[in-house]
Amino acid sequence: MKSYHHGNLKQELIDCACRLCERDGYTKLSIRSLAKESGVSQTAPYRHFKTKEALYAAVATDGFKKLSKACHIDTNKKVLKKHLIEKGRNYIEFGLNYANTYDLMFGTAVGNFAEYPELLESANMTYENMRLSFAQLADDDDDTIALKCITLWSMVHGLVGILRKVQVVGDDFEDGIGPISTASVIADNLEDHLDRVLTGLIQS
Amino acid sequence: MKSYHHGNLKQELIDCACRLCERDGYTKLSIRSLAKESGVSQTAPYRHFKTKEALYAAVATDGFKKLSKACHIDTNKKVLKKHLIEKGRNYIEFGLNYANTYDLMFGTAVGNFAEYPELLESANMTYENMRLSFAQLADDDDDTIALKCITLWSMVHGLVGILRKVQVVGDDFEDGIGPISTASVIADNLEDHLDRVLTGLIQS
DNA sequence: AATTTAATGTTAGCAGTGTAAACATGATAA
DNA sequence: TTATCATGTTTACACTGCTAACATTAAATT
Repeated sequence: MKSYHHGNLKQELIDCACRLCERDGYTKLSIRSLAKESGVSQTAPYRHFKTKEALYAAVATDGFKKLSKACHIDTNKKVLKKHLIEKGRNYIEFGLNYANTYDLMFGTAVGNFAEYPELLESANMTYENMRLSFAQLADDDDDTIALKCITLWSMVHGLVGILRKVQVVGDDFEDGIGPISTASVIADNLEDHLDRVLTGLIQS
Repeated sequence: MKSYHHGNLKQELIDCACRLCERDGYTKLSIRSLAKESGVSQTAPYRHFKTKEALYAAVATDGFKKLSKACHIDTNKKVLKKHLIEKGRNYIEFGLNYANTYDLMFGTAVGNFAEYPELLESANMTYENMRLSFAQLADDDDDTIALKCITLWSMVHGLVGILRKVQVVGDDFEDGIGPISTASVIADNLEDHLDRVLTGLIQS
């Protein structure tokens, strides 16, 4: 016999949404299907998420927490360039392995992070850890540190985006020349690649 | 008196879609509203676009053509590093000025470019011009050239994405420290920034 | 403990969506 | 002239986000 109140609906909706978003992409997700999946009425989710965007925000928040964890650098210990490279690789792997969630986090599905404090905070965690890491590596002023953060972040973010597109764009290349082979090439050379970009940044 | 046949519906739908996509974002675009805008029945667009994705593909194709033009380097003349930097800046400006269209071009709204030959071709134009430019700059093997293309492309693509997000993420920063000021900082230093990243690539 | 209140659930319904099927019109080719 | 085919319309279906009004039960207050 099931009770009128679910008891743990909000979390179950989030978990379910995260799973379905990652499996099918967030555009395929509907509040109604989510409700059905949880054995609850169509409109029950609205007691926990004011709009669909709020649900997206919850999924994105979960994603940023995972990303933060995957990229976390212990700034209590001595920070080295190789740490940034290693975490950069982790970032890229996250972006490729959780591609659909990543779209939700960095796309426009959630318009204004400030409307969702948890999301904003989880998103800032990644940045803040990066900032502290760079701050420990050299005695830079705030703007310089910020600049280095943006450079590294852009690099890994850009790679995630392009590595995904390149395979699509490259489907038409017949003879192995061009993007298709490039994806594996750059994956193999990722360490060197990040190193090269970072080297100009760090030793200064 | 209006005739039964529109005469130029397809192009008018594309133009209208491009305009509305850029104004409101592609998620706000509906085939029905597009039809109404063109003074034609709800389902008329389906004679020209089999699915909504096909319409998206047309808008994305238009976007890639504009992007290609904005980034075109004349490889008949001597290609210089400064040309790549200049075109890199053009790329970033396009990405920021046509942000919604850019989302359509590089997001997942169009799943498989290969299904839309024109889109695939227009997308490859940008890459191909970049490839030729790098090929002219140094005597590299194909994989190395491809690697350089991916690096540059990732850099500018990543910057477009992060510069847009950083403002959102940074809305919560109170004292001017952090992402908010960074966006303008990096915009001011864009030339230097691209130069630094590219320098390691080109002189080899 | 009784009662009020607030949180959480349901039902019914609106306006909007993508898209398919059947049909109408008119330009083009035979 | 006639047949064909591209292009348009009408109707309809299943689905969506979301709101309003109501039902149930847990929590807070008296």
